[in-house]
Amino acid sequence: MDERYDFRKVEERWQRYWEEQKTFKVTEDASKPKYYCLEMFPYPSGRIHMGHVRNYAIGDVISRYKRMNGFNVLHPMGWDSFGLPAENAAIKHGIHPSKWTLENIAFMRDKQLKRMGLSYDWDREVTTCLEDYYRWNQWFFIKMYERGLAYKKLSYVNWCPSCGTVLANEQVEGGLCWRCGSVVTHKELEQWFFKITAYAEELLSYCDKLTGWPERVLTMQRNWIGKSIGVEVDFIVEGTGEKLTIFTTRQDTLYGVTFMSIAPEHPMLESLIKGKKQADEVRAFCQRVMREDKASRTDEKQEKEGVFTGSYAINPLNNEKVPVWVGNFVLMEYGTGAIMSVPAHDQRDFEFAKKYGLPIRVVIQNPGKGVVAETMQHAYVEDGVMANSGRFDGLSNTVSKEKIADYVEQSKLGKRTVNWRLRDWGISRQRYWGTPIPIIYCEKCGAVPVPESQLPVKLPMDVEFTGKGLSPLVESKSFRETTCPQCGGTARRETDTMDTFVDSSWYFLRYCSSKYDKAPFDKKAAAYWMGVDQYIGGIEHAVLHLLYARFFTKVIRDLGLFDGDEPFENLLTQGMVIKDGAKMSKSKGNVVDPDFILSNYGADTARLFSLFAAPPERDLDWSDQGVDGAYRFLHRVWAIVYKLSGDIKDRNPAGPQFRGDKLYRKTHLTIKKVTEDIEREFHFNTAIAALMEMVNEMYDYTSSGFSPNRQGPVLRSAIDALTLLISPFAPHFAEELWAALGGKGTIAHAAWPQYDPDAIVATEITIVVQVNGKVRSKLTVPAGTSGKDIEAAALADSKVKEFMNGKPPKKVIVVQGKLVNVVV
RNA sequence: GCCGCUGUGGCGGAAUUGGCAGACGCAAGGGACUUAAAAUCCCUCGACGGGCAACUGUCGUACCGGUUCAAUUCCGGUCAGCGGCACCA
Repeated sequence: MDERYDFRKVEERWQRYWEEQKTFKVTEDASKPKYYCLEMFPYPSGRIHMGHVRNYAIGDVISRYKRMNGFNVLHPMGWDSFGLPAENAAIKHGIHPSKWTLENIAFMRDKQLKRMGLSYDWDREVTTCLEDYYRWNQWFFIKMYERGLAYKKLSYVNWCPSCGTVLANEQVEGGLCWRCGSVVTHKELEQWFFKITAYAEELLSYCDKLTGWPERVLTMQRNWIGKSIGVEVDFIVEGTGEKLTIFTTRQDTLYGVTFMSIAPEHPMLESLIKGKKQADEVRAFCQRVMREDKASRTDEKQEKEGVFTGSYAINPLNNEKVPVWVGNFVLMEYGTGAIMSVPAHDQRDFEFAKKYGLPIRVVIQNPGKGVVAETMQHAYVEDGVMANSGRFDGLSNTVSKEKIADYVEQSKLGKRTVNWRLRDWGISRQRYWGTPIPIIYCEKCGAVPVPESQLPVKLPMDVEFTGKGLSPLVESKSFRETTCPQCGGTARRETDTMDTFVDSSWYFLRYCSSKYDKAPFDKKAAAYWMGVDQYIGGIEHAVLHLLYARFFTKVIRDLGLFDGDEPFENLLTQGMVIKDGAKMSKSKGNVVDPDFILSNYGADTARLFSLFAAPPERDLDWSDQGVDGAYRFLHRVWAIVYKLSGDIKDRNPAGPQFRGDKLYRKTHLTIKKVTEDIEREFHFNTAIAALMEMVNEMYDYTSSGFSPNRQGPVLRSAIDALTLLISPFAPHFAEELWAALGGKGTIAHAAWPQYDPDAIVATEITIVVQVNGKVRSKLTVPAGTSGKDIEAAALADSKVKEFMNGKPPKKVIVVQGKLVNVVV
């Protein structure tokens, strides 16, 4: 053992050892309990950032802790390596996306992640942009196509003009592209979709079963899925007799309908305006609204506008004739694209009616106050009593909701129905660097899936990246032109690629058997390792990746490949790394480069600091001085072990005979505390604080009157325990101490220490004495002193007497082993 | 607007079942060592007041109120910050 802690030497040595010994390689072993610990895999952008450091440090502590507790731990790493930045780099620097990506991966793996001392089984590395991975995306696509879960349709889709591609709904945040922040527009295109809506009900109901997930993620998913229960009602258009179907969750207000509104895109629009004098005005209005981008169209501040179509429809409940309007606020994507408008009981309808002078009819009365149509200032949206509603008058509106739904169904005027906010997942991307969609278009046979035997459909490498015109795949004649697998005639390939979120939707299954080539994964291996016991990543994927992965898992289950319903048992969403009050970002200029910390302080310090500064789920405030503190702590541990190494080397372990010794007790209290803090919500910050306290105690213990003969074994056992306890946090450091102390092999497979319950029992305890709830004195009594004796001692205490001021105690509360409160 | 989270020293944070508020670390101040500095080690460190001093009193966990012998913790209300959703019919 060197006199000074030289992290470069130590970290290099142990990284080499782990690599050579394949310390973290795992295989299925039925004799041991398994534990699958997974961190969200990175996009190989070229460099890791502090968010990665934090994410992987958290996962590594958990993995190492579980490993030392006897679990067979699967802890893999890979690369989410398809995506736009590679293609943009190709356009900008003239380097092929594949080369750019693979070079980034090599750098990040060998020069960055491996320097962090993470206990990955690198033999299981998964790289999604390689054929042996993406061919299975294509395989899944075909299986889903066969089952009607992948389909093509013409629809209005989100279009990011800057990325030059379509986006899924989940990838539009507040009307802006999730990746580049450009304003998203609407385009009518024929695109491939995955039918995630087929699983809407299950995705929603299983939220209740995901007890290991943070509530806020589940709330976001529930919100996103957005189930609403209501009825569809057919209104008959006067003149044509066509059915105009509306969806409502407020069927109790059906008698209050005074007009209807449809979306500008509504298919019945032309038939409604045919021959009407308003036709031109309506068309102009619709074209204007449809030209607007999604962001401004769905902006709350957007003025609610509409025009009358000239047509009327009949309310089937009261046979009343109501005008049909077109409204800019009615969405074709939700419900039926047509709504009934009840100004008296819907604020938006109320404002619309006031603006255009449409009638207001109250059908739910406030029992106390009374609601008057002529004088009301805003819609009455609370519950009340039915009025102006024929035979439902006088009932409460909540009861009528069911009764009216029954009536609508019995009279065949419509039906109960459920509407979802969730839309099918649009996966077509008009870009090169992704998985080719395995479809061939034949003039005779139409869309034909590529036969399994012809997979993978490989990305052509000889393409040019100009950044202009269409995607390189469209421009590539050799890729585009092919023959039909069914009839052999001339055909063309689909030139769109898949959304990269497809790649990350099942990679956790691939890790179970990453080299398997007969199927996406080996069913037996997945049965052993799945589900993921602990998943760790950022909150930003709450409704993107985490929803898609759940969907994919259910599809894979229904394909008969996997036996579980959900992929991730427990989810930890770590907070952001911030500095100077803001998230680290290049534009803010507050980025700390992990390489700098790794080079100047070492991986163990970087890990220790990022775990100590805050609990994992909270934001972490980066502090350069805090890093110094973590660094100092390691030096401090090293120094005391080095100084005392002569005294502690070959001591027998301390045993029960040392009960009552200060450091012996502290050692066992620390084992207990660190273990519990890890088990209880991964509170690594307090676990590390406990280790620091123990080290402080060791300094105190050895500072004066230390007797190596008498106290050596206690110190030895303290240092042994400390080394084991610190090893998940600072693994290289711990290995070095472990070896210096004569430990065999790697500490990574040593057993986690157990505390001696008798060792932590105190012989004397301090009792807090309060008078009227305020601390006035303290008593030191032998452990096990009875409540009565404590009470007597408290009342006899001079300070207590002083504050009692001669008055008799009204009540005395004794909390065993803790506190006495004298009330006067 | 709706939903969720958070609010504790100069700073990051701790307090596990309602029982000593501020563990641990950072910063700051003082001391030891040193020719000097760095490093290291030791001490002090919520605010205000009293005492030469050891010590000691009052207040204090965003704000107001409640329950309780006792509240950072439970309940009601208010404010602020962060995040998500939001013409969803």
